[in-house]
Amino acid sequence: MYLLLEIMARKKQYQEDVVVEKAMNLFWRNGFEATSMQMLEKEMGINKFSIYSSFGNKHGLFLESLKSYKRKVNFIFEAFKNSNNGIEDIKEFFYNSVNICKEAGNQKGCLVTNTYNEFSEKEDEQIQEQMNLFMNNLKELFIDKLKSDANKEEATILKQANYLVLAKHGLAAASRVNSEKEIEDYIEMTFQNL
Amino acid sequence: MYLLLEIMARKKQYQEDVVVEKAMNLFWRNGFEATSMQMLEKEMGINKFSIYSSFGNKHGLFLESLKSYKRKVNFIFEAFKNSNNGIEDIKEFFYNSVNICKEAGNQKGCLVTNTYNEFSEKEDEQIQEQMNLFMNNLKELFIDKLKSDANKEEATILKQANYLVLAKHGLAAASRVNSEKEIEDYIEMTFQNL
DNA sequence: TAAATACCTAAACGTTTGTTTAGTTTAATG
DNA sequence: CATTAAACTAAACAAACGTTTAGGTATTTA
Repeated sequence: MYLLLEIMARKKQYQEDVVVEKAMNLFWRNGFEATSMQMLEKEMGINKFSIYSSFGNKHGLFLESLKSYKRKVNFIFEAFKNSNNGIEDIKEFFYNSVNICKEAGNQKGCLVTNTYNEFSEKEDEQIQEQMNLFMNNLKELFIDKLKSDANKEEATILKQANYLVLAKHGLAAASRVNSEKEIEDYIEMTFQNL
Repeated sequence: MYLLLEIMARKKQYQEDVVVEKAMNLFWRNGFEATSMQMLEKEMGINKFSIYSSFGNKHGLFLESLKSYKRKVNFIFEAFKNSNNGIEDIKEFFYNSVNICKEAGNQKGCLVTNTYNEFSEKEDEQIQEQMNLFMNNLKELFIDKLKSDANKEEATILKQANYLVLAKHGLAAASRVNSEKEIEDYIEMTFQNL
């Protein structure tokens, strides 16, 4: 009776983090609603039963996909934190973000921004929490960088940080429909205002 | 036999442009996919049969809703065209746009931008055509205004017009999740260097 | 008032949705 | 090698989707 937990009968034939990343790519391209379990089965290469036993339901799988996305883009944030060129780092961050948005020729935008838009009218606490976490974190990072200019007042810093978050938001949306040249012009002009 | 077309048996108990506006508001709030025929029936106050006989199908109703949206926001464009304060007019246009986006306390964004996002991955010629029409028209209007400054070079004008279209795009997305104060700061900063 | 026909109600259509369940296969343990 | 339990396959589930159809109602014209 008590030993049951220790008995391994058969190992999973897939790694959860591997199939989650595949699911994430599908959600990224199509959004939550427009991605069906049938599509997920095919893309992930495992059966519906396996999906449900590993992630509970579609919603749980989506939450795990968001985490997978964060892991995927984490290297940008690391590079961002480890550099010390002030505002220039933020611009670099913007360019890196756009490159991810246009990954592999697809115009998928940013999964977080897409999710923000798709869920903004719904009331989903778990998703909202993930979103707020992401956005607040981003804002804090911008504030830190802006503080490297000692001449700036606190109020100016907050205003500029907010400006940058919105610009990033808009950029992610624009990256789905605009050309590379248009995006580049947009970024350059955005930073002329700082 | 030949007179059948002239005989009016019973008049419609609804006006098409009236129920379309109601449908438009629902699409505006929820997007195309997330709005079901059941919801539309309830909101429009007419039966499914009536919807199908008037608009063909859900897609046809959505296209009519887009046109209804254009009629609704048209007064902003008229005010924009009839004023002669150059760049200041564009800023005014941005503020007016945001006010519509936040209509009645709801944070619905801009129907065109929302649609742009929802349909960007699909291949829907009719929708794409409507979108491009709207966006190109907007860009042309911006270009006209920017030309009122005779000192500006042609290349600068094009670059700035493009910048403004993307900013408008981002603003519409941001208006769904950001506060009025944040939006205002964002607009002011956007126009700082034009 | 009677005939004609467009409109409306309401039920049903076939798919597809997310989710569950029963039955089979696989592999680790005693 | 037999036992055991987890992981697999595949079929079925109810509910909701967009769409269609049949039958009753209402109103205009002659």
